[in-house]
Amino acid sequence: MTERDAIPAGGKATYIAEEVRRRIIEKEWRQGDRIPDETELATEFGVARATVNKALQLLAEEGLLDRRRRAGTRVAINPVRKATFSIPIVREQIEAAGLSYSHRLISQSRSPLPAQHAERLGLSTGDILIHLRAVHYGDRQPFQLEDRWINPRAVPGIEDVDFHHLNANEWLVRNAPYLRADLNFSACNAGEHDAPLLDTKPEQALLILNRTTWNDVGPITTVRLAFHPGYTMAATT
Amino acid sequence: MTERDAIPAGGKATYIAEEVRRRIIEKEWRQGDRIPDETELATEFGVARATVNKALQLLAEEGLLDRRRRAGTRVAINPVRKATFSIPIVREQIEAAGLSYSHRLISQSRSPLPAQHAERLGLSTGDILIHLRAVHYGDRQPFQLEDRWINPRAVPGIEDVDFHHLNANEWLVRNAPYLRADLNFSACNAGEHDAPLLDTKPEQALLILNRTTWNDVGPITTVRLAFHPGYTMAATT
DNA sequence: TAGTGGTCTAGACCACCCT
DNA sequence: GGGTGGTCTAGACCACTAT
Repeated sequence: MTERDAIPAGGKATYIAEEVRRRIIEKEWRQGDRIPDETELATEFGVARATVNKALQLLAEEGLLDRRRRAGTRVAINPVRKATFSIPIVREQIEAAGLSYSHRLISQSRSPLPAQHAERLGLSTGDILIHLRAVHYGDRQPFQLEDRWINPRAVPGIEDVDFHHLNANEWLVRNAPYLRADLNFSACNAGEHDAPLLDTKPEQALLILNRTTWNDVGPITTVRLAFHPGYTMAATT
Repeated sequence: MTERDAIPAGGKATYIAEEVRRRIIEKEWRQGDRIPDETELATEFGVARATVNKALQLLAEEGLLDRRRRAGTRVAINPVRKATFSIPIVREQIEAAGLSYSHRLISQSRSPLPAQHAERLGLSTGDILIHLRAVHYGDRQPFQLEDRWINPRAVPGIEDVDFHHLNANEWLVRNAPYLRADLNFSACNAGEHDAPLLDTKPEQALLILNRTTWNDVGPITTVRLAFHPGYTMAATT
């Protein structure tokens, strides 16, 4: 860490991570190369080994480095980079876009679980769950169509909630922290049933997000979110 | 860390993170509550403060905790949870599914950049880039349609590559590490032009992934991937 | 077996920002 | 001003695995 180096914005570990990243981008260290071990880098940068360790672990999580005990650290040959996106509360997402939020509950009932969901949830077909359908609006335009099943055994108190005025997404986020979640994206045509709810044509392509959460008791909820036509979901790296 | 506790799988920090997560899930600590500070938890668990710090930073990244100097650590009121997915090499993705990979280059040319991409890339309309279109197959079934623009100024050597037998995705992953990437998902109808390439109907809904990468020179590549009908992209949390 | 990363400790100092 | 988290250090021991 020589005098002329810029002051590290996020501390020395961040600075070292940036410097190592730069050496990889600029091909000073090439795909597959072994890089100096932690002790050597600690000496080079004039820091403790733990600091180098933190920096390199960060880059390994990003997928840029492969690290193995005894074998050392190498620049990844096929860097499998990762992207993350946050799962916002619908209302906050809509309001963040400067629109006024509203929602409409289409149905709320206790219903037997269809087979298509039972396996994924690890429950039995016909178990009684709470089934909700709702549309979320931004400035009165349909934004998202929600089709949700909630397992009351995993969420005590849910039976008494009326979702006409409170949105299920928000209630669950605040009251049912989860241990594990599954999430996937797909696309499907709106169809006769959903198209009118999103104010579009039946053949319109829609982005679909399916999400299921579990806590220590069992599955909490599974939800299918269909976004309005043209919606894009952004991720960061 | 009492004797009867299970041996922490990933070390003490992991154990502490799991225990804190459990206390939140089971409502011992509720949304908005202030939790004990690092020093107290270090005493309780019989570890150094740095170990507690590591555990709590992990949970803060997950979105379960809000941490602020002086104000302490609180259970997040609206836990904004994050999901991560990895961006695989198409060939590896197809082979991992047990299918045999092949691809077909539809076109490779040096072309003026259309306006729709210019702004996103920070280049000028009409700049000469390399334009590729290709289809990737698994067991001879169309898997993914790729429409890619590559900026040769950011990737020296690209001009000489013939992508008839080498796939661009793989070449770029190995030769053009990036500093920053943008990524988003959307859905669109296949259309007259793309439908035959994916062996489907023009109105079929397709999952679209758009991705753009940059290095220190400038934009490297922007690509639009259209997946075959029914494809789902899974993320983990 | 020996070299490498993984993790932890005890202590220190600092940055931030609530009160 | 003072309490909290953020980061670093020097050292230690351990886990894994290439050779």
